[in-house]
Amino acid sequence: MFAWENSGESWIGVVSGRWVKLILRSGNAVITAQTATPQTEWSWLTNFLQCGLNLGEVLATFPTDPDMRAAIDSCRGLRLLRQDPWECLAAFILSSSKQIVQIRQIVAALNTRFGSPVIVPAGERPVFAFPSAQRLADATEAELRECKMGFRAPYLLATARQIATGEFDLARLRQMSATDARAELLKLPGVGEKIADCVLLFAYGFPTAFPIDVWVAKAIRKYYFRGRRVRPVRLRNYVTKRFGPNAGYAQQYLFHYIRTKDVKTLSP
DNA sequence: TCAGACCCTCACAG
DNA sequence: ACTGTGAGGGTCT
Repeated sequence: MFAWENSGESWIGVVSGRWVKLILRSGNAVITAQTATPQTEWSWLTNFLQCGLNLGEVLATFPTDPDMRAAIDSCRGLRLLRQDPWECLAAFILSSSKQIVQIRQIVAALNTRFGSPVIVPAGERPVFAFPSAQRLADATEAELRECKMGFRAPYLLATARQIATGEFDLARLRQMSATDARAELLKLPGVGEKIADCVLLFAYGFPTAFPIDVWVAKAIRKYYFRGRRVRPVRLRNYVTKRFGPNAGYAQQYLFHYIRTKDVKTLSP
């Protein structure tokens, strides 16, 4: 996710319209949550964090080659969040051909300009929830471009309008198969295979969805094709066969590993 | 199947 | 410090 702010051992973000600070304690063994208002139930947060997931069972389904093993060992505890579909979709439409720092800036600009303020505890910085599809649908392309999103503005606007009018129903995707939901997402302007797979995996929790971006492609080529060049179709066929029922999880481990941990890649 | 275009920003040379 | 340059969690035509 792109809108969370980190300071020391804590992260501040918005989940289901609520300000929340997540704090690491006891040597990362425990996460505690602080909210701005008293909560009578926490399912909105435990669902977001996927607390009920047995990570060990997921990891057990991964292939056992040395590189996958190294990725698992160096990313202990890494798990997927369950994001809001609209926010996830919009953020990834904005992600195309952008560096992560820039995506964060765009999302922050959108939140500040179009988002609704969220109640925060005294002394905390003001925070805004990600703007609804309706709110963005009412904006102009020029206004969106002022949030530094460039050529992505017409895509985001057109998609926001389809969702705001009900022409496209994000909720309906929940009852569909991964294949059908993917085909639906691909109809949206600015949504190709990579972004569709991101939304399937990060928002709807389809565990086989496998986003292939430049980094994952690089990882697959390096670890499974000896660095050779591989055509996109072949890459796609390979990963769907190799990584099993939780391929999306495996993707996250490989992604995080090659971006932050794989010394052989990072150092020249 | 494949370039090129698309906006803009930031890291990194020089 | 300062400017020039290139490429970046892709998609569309």
